[in-house]
Amino acid sequence: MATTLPLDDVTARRPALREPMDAAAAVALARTLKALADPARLRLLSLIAAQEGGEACVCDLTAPLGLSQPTVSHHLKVLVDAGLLTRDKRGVWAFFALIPGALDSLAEALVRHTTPVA
Amino acid sequence: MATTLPLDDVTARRPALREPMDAAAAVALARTLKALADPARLRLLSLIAAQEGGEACVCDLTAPLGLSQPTVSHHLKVLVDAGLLTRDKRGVWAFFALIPGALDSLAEALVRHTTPVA
DNA sequence: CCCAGGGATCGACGGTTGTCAATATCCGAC
DNA sequence: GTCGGATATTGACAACCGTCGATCCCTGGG
Repeated sequence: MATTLPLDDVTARRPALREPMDAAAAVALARTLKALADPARLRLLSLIAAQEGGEACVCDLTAPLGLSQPTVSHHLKVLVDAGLLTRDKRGVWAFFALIPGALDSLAEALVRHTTPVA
Repeated sequence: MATTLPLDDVTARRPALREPMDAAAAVALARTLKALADPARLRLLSLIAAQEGGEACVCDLTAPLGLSQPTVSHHLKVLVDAGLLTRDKRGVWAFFALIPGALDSLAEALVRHTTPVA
């Protein structure tokens, strides 16, 4: 519908068998991956996932990581802002839990954009 | 025989239903994710995967990204060092191709370590 | 109202990163 | 051997990031 003649299509010059990721999608994907690309944050996600009930408060996470409380709070904020964790404040404590399917859809998008066509 | 009684086991106090990611595994996973957490590198992987034959040389990748040749070369080196791309120099040209299964196993490891137990 | 304690924010510091221009290296053609 | 073109490397610079100590905020209990 959009393209009138295949001969004028620039994509016909080089064998781009599939549309590559556009800049906006790449920026969005990279932003989420940046939130994951840190040892402390990966361990935080793993620790929370290993907890019974799937949630944990900051006081439970500081000791296993060997990091200060402000640093742990910072990492948790990054993960929440990236859409990977929820933050639920109950009383004095703040409970963090994984957002179901967030990591799965991320992994799926990553593999989908980088699967060879041939 | 370190722990004599289960009652003395510190892991029995908190409900760690599964062993969380250890520090070494977190560092290794983060190193690979850091290589992916960049828009230019994501687009490079996508561009290479979209090429017929699954490989591309630097001269094919500079223009679509709008980056200088040294910068593209640098990003490709990062991806090769991370074990995501192969570099095959044929004559004057250097052809880069995805390592099959590298991204899949990465995605699998990511999801495996962060799947809630409950 | 005041206190105690869990958590968030601020300010600062060292280290890392993405980018480019300039240059070096390598290979095929002549 | 010399030249041209495709990549790689170097050096430099600005921006960003992880970490901490200090401090502030907020909630529940007395």
